[in-house]
Amino acid sequence: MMNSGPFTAEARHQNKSARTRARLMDAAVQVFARDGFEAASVNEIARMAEVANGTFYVHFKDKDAIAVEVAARIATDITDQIDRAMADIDDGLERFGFATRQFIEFASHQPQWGWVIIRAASFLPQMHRQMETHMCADLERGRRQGQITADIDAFLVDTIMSMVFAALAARLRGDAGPEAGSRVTELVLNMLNIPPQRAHAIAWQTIALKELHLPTRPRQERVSPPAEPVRLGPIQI
Amino acid sequence: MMNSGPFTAEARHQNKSARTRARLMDAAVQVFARDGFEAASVNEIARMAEVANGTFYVHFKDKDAIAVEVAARIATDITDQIDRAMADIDDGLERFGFATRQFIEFASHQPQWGWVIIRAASFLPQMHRQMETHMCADLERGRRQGQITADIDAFLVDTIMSMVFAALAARLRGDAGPEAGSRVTELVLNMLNIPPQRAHAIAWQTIALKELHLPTRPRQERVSPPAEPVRLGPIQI
DNA sequence: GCAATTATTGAGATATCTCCCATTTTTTCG
DNA sequence: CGAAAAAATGGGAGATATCTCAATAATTGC
Repeated sequence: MMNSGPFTAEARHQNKSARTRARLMDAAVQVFARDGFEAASVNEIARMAEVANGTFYVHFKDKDAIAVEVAARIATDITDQIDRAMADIDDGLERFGFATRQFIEFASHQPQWGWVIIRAASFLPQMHRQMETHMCADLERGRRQGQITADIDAFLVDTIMSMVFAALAARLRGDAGPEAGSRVTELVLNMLNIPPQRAHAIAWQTIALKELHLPTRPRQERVSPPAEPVRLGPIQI
Repeated sequence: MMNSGPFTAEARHQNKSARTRARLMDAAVQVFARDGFEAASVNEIARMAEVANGTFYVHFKDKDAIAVEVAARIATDITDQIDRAMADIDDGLERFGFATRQFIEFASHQPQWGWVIIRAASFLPQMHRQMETHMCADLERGRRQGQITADIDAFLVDTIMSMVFAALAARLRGDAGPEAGSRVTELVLNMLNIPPQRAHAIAWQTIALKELHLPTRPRQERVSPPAEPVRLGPIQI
């Protein structure tokens, strides 16, 4: 019923409970991606994981619990790895561009994760916020470096997030190709009034897209500090 | 159970069948807005409309059918009226700004409709496409008038739509005030490399926001032609 | 006012879901 | 190996959904 997924692979050498739990999480990803969160049923997740219905409840309180856990793991894995992959980039705008492109390309190589991210973003605020925090850190850096003059407030960040997610969705639907990340990066930089040439250069420079590993093997230590949270001011009129 | 809504009001002088149908549609709007499409149940819609469960099925095949009908009516009503309200504006960018601001302010004055629009957009492509078509017409006009130099393709339009919807969502959540429409308009115009001053002027000029009527009384004739569909080219790499 | 037509009703057949829990199977470890 | 602990099982009670249909009520036209 299922080609065992990344969580299962990670748990290969742990005890049985952990392995079953991992099976359930992989199954949940598949079902959430296929049916959406609301339409997904615990029965279907258990069936997909090839465990009995009751087993689910040994490991998770209910559907919400597994959704939160899956989404948190995915968000953490991706943001951590992107962070690590661009540890040596200093320029805030380049970091933004790299992260955006890496994120979209990665998520579209793992369409199930991609769909889960998109679907989860709308009703798991913690996941949304985590990604916002990371993005925000790079934008703030760009501002401190004098490249962005605009105020970076919640409305702006929210808008940029929606653009990145729209690009990812287009990529997942097949409406956009591998250029999606570059295109949306350039649009965002234009929006921030970065000089068009520079925006274009940043967005379209060839970069080494790392293959992200999912999930990170036995929880590695972070290489760079985890993106200092940025305090967003209230929206100004 | 329900303060009869706009569809009911419109159908006041029609026959009983039409009135019941309208009650169901108003109820559906409430339930969809409150619970979301997936979680909404036919039972709940019938209860809200204060009709028997079986009555629903006399009028609609199933939940999807009423969703499609409701969304289509809302989209048509809003786009038609915005079109009418700006019949005398020629400038493409000003039309875009006006429509965006009017749309967001209207939908946030009718939060139920606003939420339905947002929720419907993600899985009723026809609704999404209708709004895209209207928006696209104004942008194309701006391009023909020499104000936009960028290519207006599907990716760009999709991105702009996502920005407008994000602004609407922020407004509905209460995270943004009445300035949301102006802010997102300005961001879009910046993104299109309109000179910042002009972008600011267009986005923040005082405009007379009309109170939109919902739904249009006995189906009025259109004043202006219905926004010629714009053929979108394939996305270029 | 009365028959014909049209609309509504609500109980119920069927299905699916969630969640529990007594029982069985598997793993661990002295 | 064999007993204790841990994990998994799957049947089933109880909710809640969808959709149907024979019966009932309201409306219409003569």
